[in-house]
Amino acid sequence: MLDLGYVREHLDAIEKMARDRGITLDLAPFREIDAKRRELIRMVEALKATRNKESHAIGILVGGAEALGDSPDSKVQKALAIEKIQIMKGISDDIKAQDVTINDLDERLKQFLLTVPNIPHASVPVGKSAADNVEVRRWGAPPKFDFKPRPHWEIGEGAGILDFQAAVKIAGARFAVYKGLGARLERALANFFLDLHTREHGYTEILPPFLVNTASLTGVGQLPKFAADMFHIEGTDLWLTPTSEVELTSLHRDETLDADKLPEKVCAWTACFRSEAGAAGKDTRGIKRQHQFQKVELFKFTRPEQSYDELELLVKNVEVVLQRLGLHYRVMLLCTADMGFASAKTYDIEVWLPSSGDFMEISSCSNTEAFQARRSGIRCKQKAGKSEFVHTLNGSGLAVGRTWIAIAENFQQADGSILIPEVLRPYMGVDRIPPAST
RNA sequence: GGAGAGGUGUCUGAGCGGUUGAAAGAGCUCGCCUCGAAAGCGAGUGUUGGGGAAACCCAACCGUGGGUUCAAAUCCCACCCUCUCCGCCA
Repeated sequence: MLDLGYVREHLDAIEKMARDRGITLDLAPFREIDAKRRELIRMVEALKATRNKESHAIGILVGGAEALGDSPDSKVQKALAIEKIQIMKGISDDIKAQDVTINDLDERLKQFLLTVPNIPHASVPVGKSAADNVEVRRWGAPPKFDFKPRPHWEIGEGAGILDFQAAVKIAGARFAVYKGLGARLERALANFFLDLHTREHGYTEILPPFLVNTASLTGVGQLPKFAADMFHIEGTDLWLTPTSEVELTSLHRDETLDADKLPEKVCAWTACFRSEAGAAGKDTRGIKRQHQFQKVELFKFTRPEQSYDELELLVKNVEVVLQRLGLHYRVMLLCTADMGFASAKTYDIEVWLPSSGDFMEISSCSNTEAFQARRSGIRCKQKAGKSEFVHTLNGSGLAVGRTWIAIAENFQQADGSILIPEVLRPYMGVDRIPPAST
């Protein structure tokens, strides 16, 4: 959410943002509601000031009359109080009526602000689609095969480590059952990621709830706009988390942090759940796009002035994972049209996939600046200074299921086996997954 | 799920219809004192919104949301959360 005062004073910047992001945003209602609201606030607050003064005076009169007992003076004071009460009744009714109107305007203003996306940072390229994203760098090289590399679902089913039929029985489409060394590979990856980030990169491991409430989702910007993309638990205020970015942001919701202790770096392994509404027919084969997947998320609470340096460091932390695994990847700077709702600047890390001969998104690292912090009420304060909103950063480090795909495809052998990268072997206990492992 | 207790400022904790944004204590900041420190003394110490060039003024906020009243931290209703006991349970 953007700051109300900022929006009011920078309508031109908001318009530019909408153009750059390729969305339509009607600002006319905003101008009207905002002006009306301020006018009414001025009026009602004057009335309230009167009410406070007069109520106080009535209190003194009533108290005085009681102290005077049954004397004539007491009667005079009582009469005066009653007269004032009569007048105040009218004013009080006016206040109530105006408060109702103001609350309605407040609500409409808030709803509007909740649907306005973040303003892209100046360093973000303006573009019309994903085609305008800018490649920043790439690492490694595509592996060479003397046979036609197969897609991961063929490798997985061939080796007996993925079972989609069983998943359909259990839950339905867009789910997968991992078996044997396939399940162990998933677990090995998650452990490797967590160990690397906690032991070498200084992140604190968090294991949060996988179910989150409406307030948490609103804080990161998932709600109210993206309700259709999530699973909601009927009859409750709980949703299945779409990303642990939600939980990690809410770790400090409505708190003021000590600025000297920032940046605070946390990471979490969680399952993530997405309804994938609107993705019908897209990536239906394999495990690329599932209703449930695992992700190790990196997250930082930073002071405003350090957030862009921290974003670069965050991306580096993610790259190390792919380098250790020996996977060819590239770093893309997303253009204005391809960025997420809450983000001011996003790098995607894309891993090479031999079966398609193309790169696949495996991590997304964003600086949301104060956008989420403002919605979530997360501030920081220097000892003597004023409190200000922190900046929040998030990045996948990495998406476990998609890394599983990358391992299977890049390290597949002609006989259908999968070679396990050196760094994963301690976690796997084997150096390869055989062609028919079950 | 059943029964009870409770949610007040950075913290402890008072107030339970009328000079209460909120006693008292602690903490913190600044100043005085001191060679320095402690103690002591003095002042300050929340957030949000509205107005203002500013100083500053006004309004709202005592778990959340409603209600009663001229007036609510204080009374009423609903919900949320914490604690204790019972039941159930991985």
